[in-house]
Amino acid sequence: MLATSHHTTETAQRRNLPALPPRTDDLTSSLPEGKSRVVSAKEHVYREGDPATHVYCVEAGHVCIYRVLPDGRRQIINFAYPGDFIGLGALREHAASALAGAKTRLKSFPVAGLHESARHDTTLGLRLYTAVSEQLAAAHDLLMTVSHRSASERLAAFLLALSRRNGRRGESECEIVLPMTRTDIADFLGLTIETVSRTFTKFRVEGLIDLEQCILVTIRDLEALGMAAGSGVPSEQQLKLAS
Amino acid sequence: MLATSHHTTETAQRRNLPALPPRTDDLTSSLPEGKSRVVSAKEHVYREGDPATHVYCVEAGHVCIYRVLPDGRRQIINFAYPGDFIGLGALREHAASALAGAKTRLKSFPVAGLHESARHDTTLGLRLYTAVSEQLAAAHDLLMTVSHRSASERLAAFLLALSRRNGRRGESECEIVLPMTRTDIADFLGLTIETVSRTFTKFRVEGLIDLEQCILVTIRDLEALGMAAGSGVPSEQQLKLAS
DNA sequence: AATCGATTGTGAGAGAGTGTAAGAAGTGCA
DNA sequence: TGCACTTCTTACACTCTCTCACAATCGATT
Repeated sequence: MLATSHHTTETAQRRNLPALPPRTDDLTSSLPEGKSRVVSAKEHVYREGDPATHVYCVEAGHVCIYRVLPDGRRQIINFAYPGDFIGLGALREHAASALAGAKTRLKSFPVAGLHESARHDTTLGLRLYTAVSEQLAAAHDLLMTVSHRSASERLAAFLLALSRRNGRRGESECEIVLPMTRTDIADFLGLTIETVSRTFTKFRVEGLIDLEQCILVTIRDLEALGMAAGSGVPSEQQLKLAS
Repeated sequence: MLATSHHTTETAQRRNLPALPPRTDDLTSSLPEGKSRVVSAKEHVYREGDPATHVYCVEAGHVCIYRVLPDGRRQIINFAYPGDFIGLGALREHAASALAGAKTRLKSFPVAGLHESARHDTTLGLRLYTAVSEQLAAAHDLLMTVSHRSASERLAAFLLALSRRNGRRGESECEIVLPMTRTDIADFLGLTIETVSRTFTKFRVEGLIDLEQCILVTIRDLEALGMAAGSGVPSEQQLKLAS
C-alpha cells in the first residue's frame, strides 16, 4: 500500500516465472552521483505543476506526496520513507506535490542526466520502468483500499502495511511509529480525521492495539487486525494484499 | 481518469519545460512486430497471478482491467480502448486480471523480446517508462475520484473523462457510447449499481444528460456536468483534472 | 410473436461516515 | 512552570450510500 509494493515480487519468487528487469533497489547504485538536498519540516520538495527537473531518493525523514481537488480536499498518494524514490513518473511537470513531514534529507538526480545516462546504460531505462511499475502497483493497492473498504478496513490495512514495512526493515512489526498526523492519515485513506480517531479508539477498546501516545501504535493482535483489514478473511490471503 | 492520461503533457505544452522521453504513441512503432490475438467477449486476456509473459495493445474492442478483494468485491482499474496498452507495469506476474468486454483484437508483444530489444534500442526503456508513468497518472486520477468524491461527482467525472477521450479521437464530445455495463461502471467508481442507476436518472431529470438507451449518453450541458464533477468549481480548473 | 433470462430502474428502510462543536491532551515557547 | 496553540478525542444530529425487494426493460431464442 505504501511506496515500495513488494508483494508481487515476493509471491513471484515462490514460482518459476519469466525474467524481470532489475529491482528498484538497484536504481540508486546505477544512477549518476546525486547531490544532497535538505528540506525542513512542512516545506515542499516540489509542487504540482513545477517542471519535473529532478528525481529524488529519500535518505532521512519522510515526505507526503499529495494532490488537491479544486475545492481543497486533499488526497495523499504516498508516504515516502528513506530508500523510496519520489518524482518518478512525472512527465514534463509534476502532477503531485511533495511535502516534507519532518526535516528530510534527499539525494537529487537531474532528469536530463537520467535521460543522458539511459543512452549509454541500456538497462537504466528498464530500471526506471520497474521502479514506476512498483509505484503503479502501490497506487492500485491504495485504490483497492480506498474504494470499497470501510473505515475499519482502511485503517487496519494501513497499520498492517506499516507493520510489514517495519518487518522488511528489520524493525519491530508490532511497534509502529506514526510520524504523520491524523489529518495526513485521513487524507491518505479518504476518511475524515474524526473517523480515523474514532476507529483508532475502537481498535484500542477491542484490544487490537495499544495507543499510549498518539504517534505510537502497538499491535496487540496482529491476526485480528488482519481480519479487520479484510472483513473476516484468513490472514494468509491478507498478507498477499496488505502491501 | 482512463488509460491515456494526457492532461499533464497538455498543460506542459503551454509552458517551456524540460525535455521529455518519447510519447506512448511512439511505443507501438518502436516495438518488434507483434502477433494478433483475438479474444471473445467475457473471456480473459490474462488473470491475476498469471506469469507476465506478454504486453498487449488493444486494436479493437475493449478490455476491463480489474482486481478483486478476497471477499469478492471488485475494483475495475481501467477500461482499455483501442490504442491503449495493457499488461504494462506487471513485474513477474500480473497483479490484475484483464477481461474482454466485447470481442477484442489485440497485438501481443513478448516481454522477453521487449527486454532484448531494450538492449539495442536505448530509447525503448524510456518509452516503456513513459508509458507506465502515464498509467500511474491515470491511477492517481482515479484515486482522486474514488476517494473523496460523492456519487454524483464520480459519475460526472467519469462521463467527462469519456467525453474528453472522444474529443481526442475526433469523435463527438457529447454523444458517449457506454460499452460497459452498469455493474462495470459501479465497480470502476466504487459505487453500487443502484447508485449508478439513480445518479444517471438524477442527471437526466436535472437536464444534464439525455439517456434514451442505457448505453448511449448525450451530454446536454457540459458545463453543468463539469460543476457536478467538482462540486461547484469553474470549468477551467475542471478540465485540468477531469481526465 | 411469445417466453425466458439478464440487465436496468425505482422505492423504503437501515447503517455507516460526516460535520459541527466542545472538551482533552499534547507541544512549543517564554 | 505556566500560557498559548495545535492536535487529538468524543458526542450527537444529519446526510448519503448501501441493502433488500420488486418492477420494468431489453435481447436472444424458440
